[in-house]
Amino acid sequence: MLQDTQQKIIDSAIIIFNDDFSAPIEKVADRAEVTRRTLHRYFGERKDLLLACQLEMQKTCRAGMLTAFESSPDLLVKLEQMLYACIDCGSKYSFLNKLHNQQGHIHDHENEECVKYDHSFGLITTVISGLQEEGLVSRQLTVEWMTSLFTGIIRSTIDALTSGTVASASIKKFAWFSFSKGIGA
Amino acid sequence: MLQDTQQKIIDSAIIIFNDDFSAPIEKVADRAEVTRRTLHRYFGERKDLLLACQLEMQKTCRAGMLTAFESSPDLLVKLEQMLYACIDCGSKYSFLNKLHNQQGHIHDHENEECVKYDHSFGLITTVISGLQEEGLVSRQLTVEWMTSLFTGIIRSTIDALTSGTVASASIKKFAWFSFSKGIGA
DNA sequence: TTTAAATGTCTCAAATATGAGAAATTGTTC
DNA sequence: GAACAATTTCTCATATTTGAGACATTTAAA
Repeated sequence: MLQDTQQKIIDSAIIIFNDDFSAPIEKVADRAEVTRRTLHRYFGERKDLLLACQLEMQKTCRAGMLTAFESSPDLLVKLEQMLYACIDCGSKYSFLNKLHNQQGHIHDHENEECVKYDHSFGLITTVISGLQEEGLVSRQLTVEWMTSLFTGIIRSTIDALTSGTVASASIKKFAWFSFSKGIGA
Repeated sequence: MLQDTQQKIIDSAIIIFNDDFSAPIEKVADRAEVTRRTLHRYFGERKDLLLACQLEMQKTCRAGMLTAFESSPDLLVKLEQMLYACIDCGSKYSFLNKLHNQQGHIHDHENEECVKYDHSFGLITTVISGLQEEGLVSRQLTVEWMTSLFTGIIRSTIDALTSGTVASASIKKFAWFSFSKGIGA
């Protein structure tokens, strides 16, 4: 088997549920090219699948983010690499974000998943704050807005990639151009 | 009645379905503060409600967009006003976009709704193309990317507004700052 | 206050989604 | 090709969602 079935199911689930949170399990099975029955052998119920998605997203995003964060002492380079890393995470980034900011999620500092999320995604805030203190990005904008913008640009990029309207070769550079200028760098 | 029940249901549906396309009708009814039974009196089945949402979004977005488009002969002012108009449309803008670009939508030039969509949203492309021809925005970026960016920034703005992380007084200005710089204006 | 329209309550039938057992089928490995 | 694991197929039972009838209750207007 080219790709592990379980992994394929998780990856499909992330894409499907990111697009449509209450979509029937069957859609996930279809995309993973397995029967609903097979899916259920790996994941007892919906909650279990969702949890597996959460772990997968957490793992991938965290790894990419940390590598990028440590890639350079230069804050601006860090940020650029983090942007690219998040684009590479694709819907894993989008969905993890959604789970922690929408869908009626109540952020809970006792919840281990929330803590892990904060730890990974807090790096973006850290870097942006640092840049602002050094006067390397606009002082008019708030850190919160720049963080929102970061997420928005990632989503634009992922959408553009999936719809195929923008060539994938140039898209990362476009994203960085727009983001860096957009925060006044 | 302060607000027409039917309208309240439609507005709720736009918010709920934008967030979770396959959410049960009951969620919409809850948000609109009516019973599921009442909702069903206005909208026979799910499809009918969705259609009503579509019409409402089309109407609101189109009106805002056209007013903005005609607000000034200056292309850059047009674009700025269009950005503000779309922010004002809120989830109506987001959801209409989603419907025509995701959820397995097949764009069909025979379909009247698609034609109306293209006509309204094509204005953005028109203005951006114009600006690029006049050298007022970057020539490195493609029009497709700048359009994606436009949508991404609107979504960031709406998210930031609903989550309340960024003050609503300054947010439109932030959005315009980031978008205009982001396209190299 | 009476009347009419809108909404809620209770109920039910049909449709769809979910989860799992049992046996048949496919695919891999030795 | 026998033996084993993974997957499919077929089948059910259960849960949830959907849509609507019948009647009570509320609300707005005359």
